Amino acid sequence: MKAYQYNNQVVIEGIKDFNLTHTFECGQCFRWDREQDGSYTGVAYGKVINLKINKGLLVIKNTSLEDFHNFWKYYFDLERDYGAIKDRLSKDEVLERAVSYGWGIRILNQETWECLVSFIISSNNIIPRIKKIIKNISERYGQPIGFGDKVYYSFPQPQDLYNKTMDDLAFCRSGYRCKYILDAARAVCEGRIVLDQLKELDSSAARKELMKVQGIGPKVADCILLFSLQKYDVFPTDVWVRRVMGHFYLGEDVSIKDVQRYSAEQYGNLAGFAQQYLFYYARELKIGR
DNA sequence: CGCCAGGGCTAGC
DNA sequence: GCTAGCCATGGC
Repeated sequence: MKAYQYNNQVVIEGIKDFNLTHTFECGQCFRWDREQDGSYTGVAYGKVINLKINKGLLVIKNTSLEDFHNFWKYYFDLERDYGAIKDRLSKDEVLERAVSYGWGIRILNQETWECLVSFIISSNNIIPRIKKIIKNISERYGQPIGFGDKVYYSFPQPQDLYNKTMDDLAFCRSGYRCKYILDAARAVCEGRIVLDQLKELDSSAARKELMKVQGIGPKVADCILLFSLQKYDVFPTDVWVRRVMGHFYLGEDVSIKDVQRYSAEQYGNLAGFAQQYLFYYARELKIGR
């Protein structure tokens, strides 16, 4: 992987197993928007960048080589060999199809706090509305960042939401989840949960810590573990994943617990990758609906 | 109108 | 340990 800087953009050669649509539309993140030219613009680490891939060449606008090596290549998981992962998963017939469909998915390494709040909001919700709620919160309590002729907003820090009230958050339209967002901010600010320590724990222990926060149950915890803490042995099981697993393997009325047991046996430490290929495949093709 | 959405909480067994 | 009903919101 060779990276060069030209003016305010970084160009990376030899990009494989990376498709922006697959990666940004597979439900793992809520802060990236497609532009008319097929590129994507989004906010992370308090910075706005725009990405485009053309013939194995990744162009990142509005960044530096320093930032690329310090966090973007980590954020986009560019140093992982997805070819090897896909080969191992593709031994299964169904996964072979799912991997072939979402061949360019990379599991992002998102910021834990933003990921945590995002997936609290995701519970019993739909993706377009989740994106809108996160946008609302960022515009109200985040910091403005100019890029091109637009203004973007960083996601607020825990202290920015600390001591806010239900009335303060009512504008964002997240309903009963407002209470959970406030509890999460309190939990972090008061040290009831230390996000920076979670990566040192194994998945099971980290999940227990996360579930101390109101609004974080097993599924939301697994999403936070997978999308921001590099825990790849989890298999977040929502209605779509339960349906697709029931449809192809376990019977339509399978329980979440049986899906968890099966995925652990079948996929082991690649469960998280398998889950993303299956989720994207199932949701895009509306399998089981 | 009812049903559903990347579920979780609570009460009741 | 498990399940049933409830929960704001908004699109269909």
